[in-house]
Amino acid sequence: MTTPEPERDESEFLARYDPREYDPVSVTVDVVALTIRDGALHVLLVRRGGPPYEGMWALPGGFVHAGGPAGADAEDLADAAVRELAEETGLSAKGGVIGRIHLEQLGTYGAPRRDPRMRVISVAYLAFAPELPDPEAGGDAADAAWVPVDALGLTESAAQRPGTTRRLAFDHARILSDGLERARGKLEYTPLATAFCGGEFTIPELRSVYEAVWGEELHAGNFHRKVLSVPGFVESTGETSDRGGRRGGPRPRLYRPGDARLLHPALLRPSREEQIR
Amino acid sequence: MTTPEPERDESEFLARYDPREYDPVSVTVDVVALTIRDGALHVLLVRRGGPPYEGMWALPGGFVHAGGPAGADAEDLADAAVRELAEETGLSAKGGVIGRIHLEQLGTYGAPRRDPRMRVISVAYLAFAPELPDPEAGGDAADAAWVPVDALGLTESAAQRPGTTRRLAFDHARILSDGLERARGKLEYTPLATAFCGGEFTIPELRSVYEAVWGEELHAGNFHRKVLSVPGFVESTGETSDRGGRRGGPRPRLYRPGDARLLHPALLRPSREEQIR
DNA sequence: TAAGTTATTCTCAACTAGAGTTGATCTCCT
DNA sequence: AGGAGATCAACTCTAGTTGAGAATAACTTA
Repeated sequence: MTTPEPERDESEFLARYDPREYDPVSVTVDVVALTIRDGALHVLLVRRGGPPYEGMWALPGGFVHAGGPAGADAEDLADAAVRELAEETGLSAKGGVIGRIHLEQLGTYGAPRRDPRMRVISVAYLAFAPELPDPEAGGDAADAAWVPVDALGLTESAAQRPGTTRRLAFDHARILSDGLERARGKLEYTPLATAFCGGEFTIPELRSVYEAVWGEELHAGNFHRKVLSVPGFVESTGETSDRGGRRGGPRPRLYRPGDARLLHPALLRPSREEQIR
Repeated sequence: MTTPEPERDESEFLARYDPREYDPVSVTVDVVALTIRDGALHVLLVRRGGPPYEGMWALPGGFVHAGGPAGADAEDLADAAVRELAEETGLSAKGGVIGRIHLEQLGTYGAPRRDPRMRVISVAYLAFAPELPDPEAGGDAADAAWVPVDALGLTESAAQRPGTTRRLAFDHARILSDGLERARGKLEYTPLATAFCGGEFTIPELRSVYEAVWGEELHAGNFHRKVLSVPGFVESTGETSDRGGRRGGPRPRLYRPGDARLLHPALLRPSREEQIR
């Protein structure tokens, strides 16, 4: 991105400008990082090493480097999310796996007293990754781990009210809940599921991604037909997997992500009807 | 929302906590307020009364009241958006029209030098309203008006690069572009279009909303059938409009919004195929 | 080798979407 | 007043999509 050039006659104004005139607010980024392990959806959590909420699990995240008046150290929000993710997982931010994972902004949470220390606005990001190595605690985290989402007992009502879910600090239960809903929706109309797989995958592997995220079983035959019929979703490699199904069956064929950015027509969740009203 | 209670043994920590340790950032809200006038989509814009970008058009918005250490004046982000919208339009924030318009968070924009004064993070909101009165300039705005979206000459490429569209200040062309895309998508799978209409509307009126936002004509017969077939989208009042079509035709029937929160099956844009890759 | 599992392909009925048609009702113009 | 043209609402027809089930072949494990 280029910078909008301030008008020339604004220079005097800018010199006299005092940022402290406006209420200062701290801005953090929090990351909902999702992956699939053993067929189940997992989220990356860290255990807080200091107050507030010391000892509780939380989403990885931290303060955005604002850069001060000189703007020297300033970073974009998405860059801050990548940095936090790298710090917490011990993976290097440049190149490597982290450079290829899908990252998108989820939303911003700024309720007045969501952080007991001060006014903190948190910009949440959603990350999808193929299986990543176990994280190593770093930064302020006492511990870090991939936690099965099911084990958190997130319900609609529990996630809405911060404090009722004692498992996650701040309003992170709510953020995680929003992230999961976003992920479920995105699988419907984008080829995002391929971001959970490696470079090559089979249709049944892709189906297991959908089943893990949506939490329901899909009709194997219809799923297969649908995936192949959506233009640009997947692309055949011509190869077959070197191994049959884990409990028997023929060797499935291998595919890689296609060039579509939207799925049309979309793959709709079977259970969608229940949540219409 | 209730407040997460800090742990008791955190009190000493909180007393010594200095917010200034972290880089201060200012947070603003900007609102993309959309309405339909004369069959065309309009956005609410204000002309900036002071630097930076003095004299240029911008989205209505302003600094969030952070509330300082005491937190007395703190407001939630959505509340700030409603306040800014009320200030710029001259409508009262409590009750009345503004209480009923649809408001949702669009995204957060925080590129390092998007504001020449200092590090500013802007949380953008998207608002949909039935036809509102002409705004009166208020706050820092020199002028305010509903501007036809078509007249802004927004293109994909122009919106991406701040500064290239000299019509809008900051990165507001990009924010507006994202807002329009969000609105177009939301019409597909939510009954949002009814928020552009008043309490009662006809099917052709609803269709004109879709046509204005999507920028393409729809098949009247199929649209009619589709709207009536989606459960909970609209609900008949049993009445008919007191006037026929503007250029002849029978009196159309009146409907009000139904109780569905998602449309299933969705109304898909005809032109979607072109933007798949 | 037998039994069980899985990938892939088919079949069939129900449903959905796009395009066009029809008939009634209204406005506007002459 | 009468006719031309526009519009609403309902209907038809066809092509395509979806969901459920079944058939076939390729593999693993006991």
